[in-house]
Amino acid sequence: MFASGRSILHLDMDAFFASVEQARRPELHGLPVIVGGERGARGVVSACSYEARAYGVHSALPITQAERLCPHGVFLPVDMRAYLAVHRSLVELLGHYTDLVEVASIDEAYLDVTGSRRLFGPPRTIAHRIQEQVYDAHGVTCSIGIGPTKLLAKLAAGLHKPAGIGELIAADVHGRLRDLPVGEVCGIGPVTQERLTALGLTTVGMLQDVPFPLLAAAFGKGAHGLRQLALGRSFSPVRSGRPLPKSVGREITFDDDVNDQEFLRATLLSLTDSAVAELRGKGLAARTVALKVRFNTFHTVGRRRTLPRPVSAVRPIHETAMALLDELDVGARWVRLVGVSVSGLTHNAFQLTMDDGWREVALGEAVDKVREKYGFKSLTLAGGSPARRHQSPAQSFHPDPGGAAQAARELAGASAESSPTEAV
DNA sequence: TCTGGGGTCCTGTGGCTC
DNA sequence: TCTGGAGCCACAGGACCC
Repeated sequence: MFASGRSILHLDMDAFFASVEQARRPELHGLPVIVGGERGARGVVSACSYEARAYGVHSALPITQAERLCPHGVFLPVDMRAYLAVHRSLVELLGHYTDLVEVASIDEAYLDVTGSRRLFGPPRTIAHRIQEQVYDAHGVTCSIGIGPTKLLAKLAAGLHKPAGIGELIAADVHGRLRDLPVGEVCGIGPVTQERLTALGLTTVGMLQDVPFPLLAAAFGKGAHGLRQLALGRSFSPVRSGRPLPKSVGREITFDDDVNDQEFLRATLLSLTDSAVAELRGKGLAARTVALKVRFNTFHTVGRRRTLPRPVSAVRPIHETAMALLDELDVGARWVRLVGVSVSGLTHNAFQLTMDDGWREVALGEAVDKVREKYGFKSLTLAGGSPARRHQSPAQSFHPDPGGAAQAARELAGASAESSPTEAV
């Protein structure tokens, strides 16, 4: 049932974004810090300090509601660069204890320290050392759970937030965990919790005991997974290394709903440009293009199309997104959000063909270099900026003043001369 | 009245081929 | 030639996570 003798730690940063803000700006210590957006803007809370939580603010809460609950709160925009810098440093630190570090998200990681016990002591000792080092290095706290599986380790961390260390053993599944609300279990979200509650199943113990046919009648194939969750079983080991991402995408919620087709097209071009920049940055190409549209009714629809072969240039991806937009026939409906994503990712090496237009790809790579040096907004696609509402989205680049233009021309020229030999 | 962004995973469905 | 089943794949949408 449980992997015999494995010691898995789950490290979970406490109110990560807000803690980083408080650590780098000591004047914010003790204040209700709410990270996610500026006052009055559309958006939700990404993270908030424990001082803000005392007012009922929590992540995913609309900013406008957070304002009402905590009018004197300090509202800050998300500074992902700062959080990523701390994240990378933490991952490096964790790597000192074991090679088996699985980064689950920007503020969570699993460590399999089974083989580290002889060198660093029992898991609890390792957890204490990690907590101290994290605080010394960045002034932020974390909670750490210990368990024989990732699921139990995560539950243990959640039960000991903030800044705690907790441990769950296999026997706890039929002991301490039984009274836990089902919604506390990772994998059971609000929708599933509501369906379980409708069946009278509100605790983990109830979910363990309910006759399986009853569960299967309500959840079909999902019943087995639910039962496994209730029994604390997770069979996936801690996996180190970075797997190939499954998709890359960009989406935007407009400040005001939009029913201007040209504006939508320009926005999609801008989003595609940004997503493709990331794609190329990772050396990837994509085969499937997906479009997402959310109307002002909050009804969300998606369309996707698979291309004959992987591409990594803006044009084919944007053209496909445009075709999907036409297919959706948005008409005069008001659109709240639009997004584009690509999936079916593969490594990009030697996949260019003449159809892709190696010049275009070479230009894109040159643009990437300029943006790396001068910032993403140093070059934008003509028609790709939503601010230019009525320009046609022709694919040419608009440099900002200050030399980036010349640099782009130089780089594009250099790349174009050196690339054709790679075209297949 | 309000409900982000960027992901992953799963399920059901339908088309296609054998 | 027709039909049905199996298997695969693409697609759409939902649920969930941080």
